This record gives sequence, C-alpha cells and structure tokens, in this order.
Amino acid sequence: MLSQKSRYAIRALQHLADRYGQGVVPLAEIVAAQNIPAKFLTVILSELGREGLVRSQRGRVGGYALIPAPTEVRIGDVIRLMRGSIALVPCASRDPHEHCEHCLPEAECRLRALMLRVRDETARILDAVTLADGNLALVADKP
Amino acid sequence: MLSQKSRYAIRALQHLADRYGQGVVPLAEIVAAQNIPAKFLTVILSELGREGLVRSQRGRVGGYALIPAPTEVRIGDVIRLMRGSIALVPCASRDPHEHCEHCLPEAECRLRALMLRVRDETARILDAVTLADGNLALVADKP
DNA sequence: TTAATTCCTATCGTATCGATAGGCAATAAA
DNA sequence: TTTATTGCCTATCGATACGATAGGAATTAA
Repeated sequence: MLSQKSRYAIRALQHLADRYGQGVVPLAEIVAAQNIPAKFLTVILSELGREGLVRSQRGRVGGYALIPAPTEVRIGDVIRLMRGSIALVPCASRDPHEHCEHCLPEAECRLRALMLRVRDETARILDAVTLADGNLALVADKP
Repeated sequence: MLSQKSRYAIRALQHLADRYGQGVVPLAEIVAAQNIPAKFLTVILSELGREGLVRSQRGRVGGYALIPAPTEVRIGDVIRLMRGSIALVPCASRDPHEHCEHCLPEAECRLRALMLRVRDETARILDAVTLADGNLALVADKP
C-alpha cells in the first residue's frame, strides 16, 4: 500500500503542476481543493522542498510552487522519494536494498523472482506518467 | 509492501506445493527449510486452513498439506486472501472497496486512475503464476 | 501412558502512521 | 513601524498494525 503521506504528496504536486508558471499557490488553496489536512500538508511540502521539488515563499502572499517542469517529474520518482522504493518486498528493489528478514538466499527465493517482475512492470507504468499528465488513465501504455 | 505474514504464507504454500501428494509435512520441516519462526507459522497455517487452502493432521505424525492442486492456486489469490487486495491504494481495488480518506470523489482522482492501471498489471502477473511454478521468473509473460 | 504434534486465544513490545500543537521566521500591506 | 498573514521547524500524541511469542488444550501414533 502507498502511505497516506505519499498519496497526499502526489496529489499536492499534481495541483501545483496545474498552476505551473503562475507563481506560488497558498497552502489554503491546495487544502481546499485537494481535501488534505492543512498542518500535515505543511510537513509534506517542507519535505518536498528539501528534496528540491518545491520552492516556497513566506509572508503575506506566500505559498508553494513546483520547481521542475511538470513533464520532468515522474510519478515513480515521487513514490521513490516518499517511500524509498516501488517494490512490494524489500529484496525486490532495483536500488541497493536491504535483505528481507527470515528469508532464503535471494538467488533461491522464488517469491523474490516474481516480485522483481511486478516491480519492473509497476515502474514501467509509473515512470511513463508525469505531473503533466491530466487524465492519467489515458496515457499511452507502450512497453 | 507485502506484510511479512503474506510472504511467509506464500513461501510456506510453495513448500507444501513441492510436497504435494506426499502426505502431510510437519511444521518443523517447513520452518527449517524456509527459515520462518515456528510459532508464527502455526498461526499462519491455521489461518490458511480456515480458508480451505491447507489441511492439517494432529498427533504423532502430524503436519500440513496443500488441499488444491498447486496449479489451481494463483499467487494473486493468496495475496488477496492475506492482504485483502492487490491494489496499492484502497480505492484502486477491483473488488468492493473502501473509499480513501481525505480524497476527491473517485471519478475525479487522477491518482486513482493511475493506480487502477498498476493494479491491473500487477494482477495480470500474479494471477498467471501458481504454486506449481518452480522458477517463477521464467513463467511466460503473455498479456 | 507418553511423546510428538497441531490448535486456539491472549498478549506483548515496538514501530509506524497520520495528524496536531506550539512557537519562530519572514514578508507584504496598512 | 506595526500588524496580519503565511510558511517553517521540532516535538509529540494517540491509535493501530505488525511481528512474534506464551501457555496450555486437544489429538494421535507408538
């Protein structure tokens, strides 16, 4: 499962992508439009700021803005950022990963072999979609 | 992420599938071969028994055995059994599902649209592999 | 009877998760 | 310069889920 935090992050970034190039968007607007708890969202946006995805402006007309062009931010990247990995099990990450506890040697684990395939398919989908894609269901699905 | 419990369940079932038709397999054998905490495994196998996947025999030469033929048990089914769903977000399940908290109406949620596609691809892979498949990585991958 | 084995329920410690509190810092407008 | 507005940071909280174990009852073959 994706954490609630990851989902909020993606939806907030989608909102900022829709306003890309229009200056900063106040927190309250995102909160109202996306139905996300305000305080929690500040934590999430600060984190995204530290990762370089979002810039912020304080004060009277403050708010947040997406830094990269929406076409440059893949949903897969956002999930990796928030969750660390796209894989369903620790040992099935393509990045340097922890071993699963109480498992067999990775080379012998049938479950791992399967989960690697799931990971690759998932990554293929999530890395083909960016924040610029409005209706994500309609994006071309070409391997 | 798959829970540890789900992973143990799959690996235990794979082990029983390998011994299919050879009578019951004692817990200790599964524990030794699969490196799973014994007490925890009894809980898992009891649950799988209640779901009709496993039968058990008590007493001196007791143990567990898979009930359906290994070819009839899809990994996707096992995961649905243990975790309730294959989807990465609650609202992206194809079965009757809960709504996500603090979200938009489902029809408007771009994230949901994407996650439905991920779910379908994942299900396609996991439902094409059964407990009978030895090296899961080599199963044909034909849409 | 005895040893081996599974079954059931309760419980435990920990980690994570979602969320909020509360105060500090910055900024623009009055 | 004052003030209202807005974001920033750290700590913390309550709830829940998770992984695992304890302890004993029930079953069965030797």
